[in-house]
Order: sequence, then C-alpha cells, then structure tokens
Amino acid sequence: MTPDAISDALERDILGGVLAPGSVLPQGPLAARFGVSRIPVRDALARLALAGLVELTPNRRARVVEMTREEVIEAFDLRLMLETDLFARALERMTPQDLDRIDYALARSDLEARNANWAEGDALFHAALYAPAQRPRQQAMIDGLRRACRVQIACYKALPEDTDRWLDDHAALRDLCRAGEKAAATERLRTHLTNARDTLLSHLP
Amino acid sequence: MTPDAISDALERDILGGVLAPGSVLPQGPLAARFGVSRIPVRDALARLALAGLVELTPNRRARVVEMTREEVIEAFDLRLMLETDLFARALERMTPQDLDRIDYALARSDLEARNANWAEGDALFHAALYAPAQRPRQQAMIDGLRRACRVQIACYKALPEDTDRWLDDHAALRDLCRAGEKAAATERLRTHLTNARDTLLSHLP
DNA sequence: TTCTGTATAAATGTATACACTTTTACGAAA
DNA sequence: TTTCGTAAAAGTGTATACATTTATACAGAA
Repeated sequence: MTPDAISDALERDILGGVLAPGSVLPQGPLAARFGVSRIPVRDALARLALAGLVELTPNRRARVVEMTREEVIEAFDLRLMLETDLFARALERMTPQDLDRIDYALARSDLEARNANWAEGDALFHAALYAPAQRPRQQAMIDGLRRACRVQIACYKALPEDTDRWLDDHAALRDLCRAGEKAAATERLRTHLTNARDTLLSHLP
Repeated sequence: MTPDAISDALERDILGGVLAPGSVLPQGPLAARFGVSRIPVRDALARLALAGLVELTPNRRARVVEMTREEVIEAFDLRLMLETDLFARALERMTPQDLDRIDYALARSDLEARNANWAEGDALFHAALYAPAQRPRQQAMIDGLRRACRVQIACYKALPEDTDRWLDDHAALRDLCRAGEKAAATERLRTHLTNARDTLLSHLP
C-alpha cells in the first residue's frame, strides 16, 4: 500500500459517505487497516489535506472537513466563475474526438448515477467537458472545489428527482456541445451548478 | 525547528531567488541544515508542494517548480479572473479601518520595494486590498497563484523602471479605493496584473 | 572527444521506538 | 445527577535504522 493508494482509498470513503464531515482519522488504526506503518499514512493525510478533504491540526487527529453555509456559497461562486470560463474555452476548441469522449462520459455518468460512486461518473463527465480547454491548473482548482463540495453532499441521501434533474442537465449539455450552441451551453452549466448549490444548501442547517 | 518553520524558511529562499526554479531539494542536507531528522523535512516539502512551490515525484528529489510560457499565461488568466472579482467584492464593503490598513500596507510595500524581500511587501499590499471581501478560499487560491508566479520572477533582476511602475500602480490603487472609484480601481488592477505578466513573459525563453 | 555501461555514492521510503500531547474513562465532591 | 479532577489509554511528532531506488563519476569503446 503506497501513500497514493491510501489517500485514494480514504478519498473514496469520504466521497462515498462512509466518513462523514467531522469524522476523525487516527493514523494508527489507519496504518493497521492498510498494513503499513504510520509514515505512509501521514503522507496520505497530507495529500488529502492538500486536496482540501481533510483538516490537519498539530497534535490532533486529522478530521474530514466540515464546510459552513458561507464556505459552501463561496465555493460555488468560485466554481461558477472557474467552470463556466473553462467550459467556454473548451467549447471554442472541441474536436469530434472530444465530443465522442463526452458521449462516453455521459453514458458512464448515467450508468453510475444511482450507484455508490456516482460522484466519480459525475466528475468524469465534467472533466470530459472541460478537457479540450487544456488548462491543467484551472482544472486542478475546479477538481479541488468539486471534491470539497462533494464531501458535504456525500452524507445526505440524494432525492431521485434531484438525480433525474442533473442527468437531464448532463444530456442537455452534451446536446448543446454537439449543436455548437456555446452561449446556451454555458448558461445551462450555470443553472446546473446553481441548482446543485441550492439543493446542498437546503440540506445544511 | 518545526515543519512549518522549515517550509517558511524554504519559501523565503525560493521567493528570494536563492533557490532558482528547477533547483533540487534533498531531504538529508536540509535536515542537517535545520538540525532535525528527515521526517519534519518531508512534512515541510509536502506543504510546499501543496502551496505549489515545489514538485514531488516518488523516489526523486523535490524540485522547485518551473513554469512554461503557457503555464504562466494560464496562471495570470486565473489571477485576473480571481483577483479582479475579489477586489470588486472588497470595494463594496470597505470600511475606514480597511483603508487605513491599505495605507499601512502601501507604506510597507514602498519601503521594501527595492529590498530582497520586496515580494512580501507586495503580497501584503494585495492581501490588504482583498481582505474586506472576507473570502478565505478565494484568497488562498490567489495566494497560491501569486507565489507560483513569484518563483519565476525571483530569479530575474527587476528593472528599476518596472519597480517604479508597480509602485505607481499601488499608490493609484490606494487612491482609487479612497475615492470610491470602483470601476476605475478594478480596471487599474487589471492593467497592473497584465503588465506584471508581460514583464515576466519577456524574461522567459 | 563523445557515448555507454557499471560501480559507487547519495537519496528516498518506511518500519520501529520513544518522548510528549491529547482524549477518554472513572470516581469523588458539590 | 452533574461537575470536576485525575489517571490510564490513545494519539501525535520525530529520531534512528535499513532496504530499495536514483544519481553520479569514472573507465573503456566507438
């Protein structure tokens, strides 16, 4: 078990709702679980902290991040700004191969939508939408924000009608890409994200 | 020497041009320099990697990040987007105390402008400009981008006329804040950043 | 000279051990 | 019962040691 494998496993647990926001992550038990010493576990936790999934305080156990209402709003403001910009750039340079990859990602996000790891399919679809822009840094920032938001969503059961809505959004985004309707596409992404924010906020205190 | 103190010391070296982009950071020698074992040094390097100043590759020595032309352009596009947005938000809620803090930061950035750690004064001034917005996450993203860009700038001697220009920009930004000319202020910030990008690009291959 | 292969040196990754800090559990006093 | 204090348990931080990987330097061939 390498530190990367450990952080991936923990990320799946966090994003899958096994580890709720505020949960505690002691190094010793994790080391036992993965069959390694605490050193690679510390490495893995540092990575998760960098990804914004975990909070590290000296001499205290690592905790899964817990976002306040304000922090959720800020995160979604940033996502709206960064994702619509990146999507607009991607739309300007979308090739037929890119469109095929988006089709594939859409199919996967449909398949896994009601699955435990629906988050992965969703992330894959959005990554496919933005990939043509070829902006690694912006993409990385977006990924970080998406993950941080996902942690908060993971612990609530998604209502079937919410899932239906974002699947519709995904299909619509694909169609608008194919049709080359750039303005309508970015606008749809904007409402997609705004809806996601509002459903998340409705679950928060 | 705690990991935080070590990463701060290394950050100063990197931002001060002592450690140029591409420089190698071996754990052992660093541990000797700071009088600790390699474990806290590893911690410190992980933090720097998280801050975007250092690149970690398994089984290889850590290296100070080296940005390509395209990466510099991407970073400045992101800075323009994030910094002008944050500045606009800050302008909406600027109190007299905030303006005083901006005055103080301007004085410091003037004092240290031709000093070795001019970067710190510059960072302080911009932080003061954005602080009223109270957006920790956006601020953190901006800080990360600024640091990454600074690494590239650190190894070139700034021309006196460039320094004069950004000091003028700072003074103008302060005046526009005091005058409440919000649109002109954000526009000035835009040109300030664009100039910074162009001078940096002119030094790159 | 320039390139390549190899031995040596240097560095990384991680297990173990132990000092110090925080958390938890428990029992006495209000 | 609740609160507080304290001792045991659990956890973190880091030094040391060693196996494994990577970098370096040097000798011989093209």
